[in-house]
Amino acid sequence: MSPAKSARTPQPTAAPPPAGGAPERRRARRTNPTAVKLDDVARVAGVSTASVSRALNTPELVSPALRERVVKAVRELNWVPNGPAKALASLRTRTVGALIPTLGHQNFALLVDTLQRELGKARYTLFIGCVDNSAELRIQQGFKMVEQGVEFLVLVGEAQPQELYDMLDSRNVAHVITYATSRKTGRPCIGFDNYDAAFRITGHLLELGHTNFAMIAPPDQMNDRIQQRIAGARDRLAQAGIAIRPQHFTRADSRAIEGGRMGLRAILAAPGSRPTALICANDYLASGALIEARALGISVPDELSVVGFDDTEMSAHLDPPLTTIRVPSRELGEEIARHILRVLEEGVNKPPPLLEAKLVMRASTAPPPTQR
Amino acid sequence: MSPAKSARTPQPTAAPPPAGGAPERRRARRTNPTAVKLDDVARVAGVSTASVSRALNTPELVSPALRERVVKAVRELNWVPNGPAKALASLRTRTVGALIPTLGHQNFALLVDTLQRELGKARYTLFIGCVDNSAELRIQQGFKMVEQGVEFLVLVGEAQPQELYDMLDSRNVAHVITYATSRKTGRPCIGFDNYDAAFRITGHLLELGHTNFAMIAPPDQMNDRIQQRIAGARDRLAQAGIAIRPQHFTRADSRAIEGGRMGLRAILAAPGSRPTALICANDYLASGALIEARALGISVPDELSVVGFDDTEMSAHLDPPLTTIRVPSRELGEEIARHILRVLEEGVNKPPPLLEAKLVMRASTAPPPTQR
DNA sequence: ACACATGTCGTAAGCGATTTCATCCTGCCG
DNA sequence: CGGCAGGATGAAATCGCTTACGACATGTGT
Repeated sequence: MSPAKSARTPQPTAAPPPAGGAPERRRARRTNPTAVKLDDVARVAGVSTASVSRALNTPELVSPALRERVVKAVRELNWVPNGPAKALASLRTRTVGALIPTLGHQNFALLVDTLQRELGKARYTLFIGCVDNSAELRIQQGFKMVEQGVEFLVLVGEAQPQELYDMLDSRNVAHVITYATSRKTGRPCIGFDNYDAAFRITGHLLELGHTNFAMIAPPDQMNDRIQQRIAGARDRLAQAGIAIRPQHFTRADSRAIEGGRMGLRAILAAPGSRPTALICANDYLASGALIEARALGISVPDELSVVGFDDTEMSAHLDPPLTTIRVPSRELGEEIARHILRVLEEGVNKPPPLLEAKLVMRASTAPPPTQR
Repeated sequence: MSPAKSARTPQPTAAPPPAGGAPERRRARRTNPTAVKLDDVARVAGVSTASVSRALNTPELVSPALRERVVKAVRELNWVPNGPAKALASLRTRTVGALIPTLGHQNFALLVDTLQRELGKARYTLFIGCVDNSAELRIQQGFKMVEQGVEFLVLVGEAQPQELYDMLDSRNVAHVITYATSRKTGRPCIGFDNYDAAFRITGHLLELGHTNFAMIAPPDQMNDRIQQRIAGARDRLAQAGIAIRPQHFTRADSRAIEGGRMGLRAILAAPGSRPTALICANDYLASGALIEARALGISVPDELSVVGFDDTEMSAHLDPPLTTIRVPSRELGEEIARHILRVLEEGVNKPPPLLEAKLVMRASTAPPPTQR
């Protein structure tokens, strides 16, 4: 560019640190030379980089004329800001992270879907990490996201590795826990009460007159939501002096439909009088049970009442339609998005009140056979 | 740290730009002073920042002793690298973006779930954007992701706004299109052939002897996948000299179960002889149709054969189990992840061959009533 | 013993934005 | 007409990390 500069030392073999004038070492560029930068925009617009930045980020601070020239230059050069550079300089990334167990559950998928849409409207971008029930994955993904600079982290359930919590605290990363109430950690939560909901739906079965219960639940390590659903059901039964026999409590290894089918088979194969009511920890298991019952010629709800938890889209269309607890996934997503914006843009860190998980009574429950 | 430096001008009230030695203006720090930086690690470890960086990123270049001291200091200080700074300096973000229509469809949810898991293993982080069929959203989210610095972008379907394609080309952003074949754009694709699959499943119905067809499909603007499914079915029927009567072709406003139910009602209410075969553009619509048929007392497959497209988890468990096309979402996710790593780490941009979308014959199809 | 690889490490120049200060211009008031 | 509050701009310092180069210490072949 400037052929006049002959003071340079083009020969790398020259004297190393001699006296002379300035050493003025030059270095090879590492960057993509074709990329358009803010400097280029500034040059084309005939203004300083500071003005370009202002024109774009705080237009009210510059004159309309300048603003217009800058916008024109931006369009002309087809410039897109460099996020990392922006983040480094401004200390803001406008990104949010969400750590969820899996997208294989419709409820989480819908929650994330809604969350992303709402955040997108406010020009935030969403990182997503599927971490199952694994503590390792949670830590790995959580750290990765914080490293990426998320300004907010959404977690599902209170049961998170202490290491993750400590890191969030020490680095001062705002976060919220969903699908839970602040029972143990006292951290901000946006969710509903799994325990109470399970308590209520079990009460519903008791009110119908059932006394002989079975339950199917997925593995629950690092999954306080399932733990609480189980506890809620257990406690409600205990109030009535009833307990689920061990052989009627099935752990579904798979948490989806197939797990429900196998779960019901296992329960029916177990010794002891056959239960008349089956509590499933989620709707996938419940629909599996419903399907298996039909296959086995067991009439629901005449011979067996079945309840689920979640109210997935399919649940209302099953035969018979499933009695369950409606989990408001989309509303949760909206509430979380609103909360995040409130924290990030207004500095108010006060989560909204608990949402309600309503009992949806449909046709899969009825009084037990003996009562008819 | 170095109390000897008395040349500084600690008093901010001192003379502004006097002659003297160097002006040496000092400026207020903008950063969070409590944050641990690489400098701190270097100081604690008693080495240079360059060595810390090397010890962490290219450990084979430093001596074991140095490496150990650095690792110790990192742990001691609880340091987490600053992603944006890293990205800015290295010109790498280790992030990938995925633009999908919605997470409300199980197939997309599973694809994203798998994609994230696989990328996560390789320490990449995934941005996600739900863009429906909206061109605006695609552009907005696409630009946002490129601004964030994604090294790769996953798109669903070839039908993307030209503006988005242009930007990706001009900024040289690697990308791949899934759920499609390279019919129009000639860009790298990882997917299966919607047209061919629809062609085949329609052939299956023809082979059973059906001559009177109906179809339910969701809106298909900006959705080449649905367009091709429709085209595949139409073309196969045309080969047999058959066409779907307009009144038997229903657009489901909602693309989920409810849409299928209403769709079937509309078809049955339409004038003309009642169709014996129903082609649904996805499994949600098909299961809705199945449910509605049962509610109306229409026997499937005796009076009406129904086929879907996707093979969602529920489809095998419907009553009757649905004949459909199996879309290999998880495999797609894996293939895409593998492809991305190949492009990013090995520089090979050659997508794998098309995946197969198999026809899964189950019990929702049978010969038409007249043939029995 | 000398020239030349080789292996380790430190110095300091970027990466591409934002933002602090300082400077320059006007307009207004006494 | 001098002084001054304000509004627009620009120059330049950062932001926290990577990495090109140079310096130095050893090892090797002749």
